[in-house]
Amino acid sequence: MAKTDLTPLQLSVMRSLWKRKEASVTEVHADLVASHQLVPTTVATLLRRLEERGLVDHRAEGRQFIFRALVEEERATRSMVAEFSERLFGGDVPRLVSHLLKEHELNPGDLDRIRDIIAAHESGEGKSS
Amino acid sequence: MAKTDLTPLQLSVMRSLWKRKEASVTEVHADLVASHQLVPTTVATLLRRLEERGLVDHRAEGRQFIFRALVEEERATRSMVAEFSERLFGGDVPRLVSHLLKEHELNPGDLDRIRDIIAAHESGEGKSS
DNA sequence: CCTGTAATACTACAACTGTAACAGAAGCGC
DNA sequence: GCGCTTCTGTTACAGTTGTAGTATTACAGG
Repeated sequence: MAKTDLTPLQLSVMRSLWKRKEASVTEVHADLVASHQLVPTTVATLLRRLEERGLVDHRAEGRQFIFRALVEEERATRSMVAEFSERLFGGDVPRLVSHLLKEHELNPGDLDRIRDIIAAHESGEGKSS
Repeated sequence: MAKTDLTPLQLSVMRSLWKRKEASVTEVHADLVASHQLVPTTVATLLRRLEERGLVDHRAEGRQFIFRALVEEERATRSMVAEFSERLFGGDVPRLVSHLLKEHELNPGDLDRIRDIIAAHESGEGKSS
């Protein structure tokens, strides 16, 4: 399992690949140009480096390379969140949640939403013991 | 306000400063040696670079430099969490919370804890409308 | 005073990242 | 068939980070 530690730019590239199932350099470039000002060769380099790291894969189709993500978005997100919560909160997820609730703006609707999620979580899980 | 974007190692250094209110290179080194295998000059370099970035400050005391964090831990944590939630969830904190609840192991006690926090949060705030 | 020791300052270097120029190959239009 | 355009492959370079060696300074003890 390759290290899923993505910089913002790398994440943007991956997002492009996740959105389209497969994409050529040109397509990824098209997606990135909106947010970042990059020439296509730069995007090609980024993709190649991600491939070196085993996060991406490509096949040739005519003269083009069609890239594809090798990690699912879910998995990558999970891994990054885990890494982050480990780094900042020693893996103490409730403490992170608590921090989020206390320190970051949430409107009442958000709280309701979260409470619902908790309820769903409780009923569906953790009744083994 | 200096960019509070800390790598794990940098964070360790800052943690040392936060724990002790002030610290010499030697003291920070003592704290880091447990987790990271570093010689004192390395620690000095790290501190100097953090100072360049405006996150740290020092004064001379005899021949020693006494370092001090210029950002509070709270603030730094907040800022890093915000940055992270922005990057991964477009700043949608409830979505991040939801992700945490769904994807990361929480035992029932944790859920209770979180529910209490929500309750406390609701009663103390957001009753304007 | 002189020297050792301890502390900082300066310099270095490899890895990774953002960013891109240049070179070569391969279709497309004529 | 030949050149233009479009892709990719290769190479480069500056900035940041992890990591540390070397030079220098300054106090402590004799």
